Amino acid sequence: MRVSTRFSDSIHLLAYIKIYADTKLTSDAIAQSIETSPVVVRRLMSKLRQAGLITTTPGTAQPTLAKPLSQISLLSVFYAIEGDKPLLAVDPKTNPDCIVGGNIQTVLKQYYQDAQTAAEARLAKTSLQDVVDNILVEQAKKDAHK
Amino acid sequence: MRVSTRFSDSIHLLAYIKIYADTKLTSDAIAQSIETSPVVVRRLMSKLRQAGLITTTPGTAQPTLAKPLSQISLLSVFYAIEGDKPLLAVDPKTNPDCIVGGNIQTVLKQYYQDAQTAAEARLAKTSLQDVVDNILVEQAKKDAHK
DNA sequence: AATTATAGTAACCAATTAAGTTACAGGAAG
DNA sequence: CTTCCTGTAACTTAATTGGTTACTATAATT
Repeated sequence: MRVSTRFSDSIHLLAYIKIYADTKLTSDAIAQSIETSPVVVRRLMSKLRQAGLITTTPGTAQPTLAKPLSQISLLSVFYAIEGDKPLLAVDPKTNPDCIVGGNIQTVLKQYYQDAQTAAEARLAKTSLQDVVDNILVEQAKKDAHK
Repeated sequence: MRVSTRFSDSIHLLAYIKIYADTKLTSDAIAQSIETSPVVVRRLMSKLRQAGLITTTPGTAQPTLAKPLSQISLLSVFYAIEGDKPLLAVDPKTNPDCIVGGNIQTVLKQYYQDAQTAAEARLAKTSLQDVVDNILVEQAKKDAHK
C-alpha cells in the first residue's frame, strides 16, 4: 500500500502556521513548503478545522491555531486526519465454519488494539510545541555549521 | 490507503497449521479457511519460509512450523511479512529552503519511530501460542452455548 | 514409468486509495 | 467592483493489494 503522508503533512502545516505566523499564510505559501498543491493544503485544513484545531475564514488567508501548541498532541492531529482508522487491519472475511476462521477476528482484534493503543499513547505524549521546538533546534544546528 | 490483511492472514495461516496439524494441509485447504486463493496462501508461506518460521517441501503438502509456537511472536510474523515497513510515514519531499520543510523529517522520524517501537513491543509480548490458546477458548465458548 | 496432486512463482488483472489537478462558486478586502 | 483567496466537487494518475491464470518442477501413487 502506498503509505499516506497526510498525517506528516498536517503536522508540517500546523508547525508552519506557528513559525511563519508573521508572513502571509495562504494555502499556496504553505503548499510550497510541503511541496504539494494548494488544494491538498486546503483539504488538510478542512479536516483540522472540523476537529477544532485551527480556525480559518473563507475567502481570506491567515489560518490561526485554535489552541496553544502545547495543548495539541500528535495524537489529536492523527485523529483529526485519520479518524479512528486502525494501523493494523484484521481480515474481516474468513470461513466461520473453521475453528480458526471463526474466531481469529475476536482474538486478533484485541492484540491489534493493544498495539495501537501503545502507539497512540506515545503520540499523545508529544505536543506540537515539542515538534516546533525541535525544528528550531535543528535549524539552529544547521545555522551554526554555516 | 487500503489496509493490508497479509499480517492477519499470516497469523491465521500459522494457527491453522497448528490446530489442523492432523489434516491434509494443502494450500487449497488453508485458503478455504482464510477465504482467499491458494496462490495467495503460497505467497504468504513463501515469506514465512524465508523468515525461517515454517518449513515446506515443494510438490507436497503439509507445511510444518519451524519452531514451537510459544517461540514465535506476533512481531516476528510482522517482520516476516512486512519487513521494516513503517506504520507511519514521513513525507520525504518537502522544501529544504524552509525552516519547517528543511527539518520536519529529522524531527518526525524520531517521534514516529518511538510510536512504532511502542506498538512493536506490544506485538513482541504475544506469541502464536497465546493466539491459538485464545482461539480455542473462543471456540469452547461457542460450543458451550450450543 | 506414467499419472496425479501439489508447491513455487511469474505475469497479469481488478479494485481501492492517495494525492495531484482542474474548475468554479462565494467570501473578504482593498 | 475587482482581485485574492478559501472551500469543495469532480476528475486524473500512480501505487498497492489481493485475486487469477498459467506454467514448471517436485513428490507420491499406481
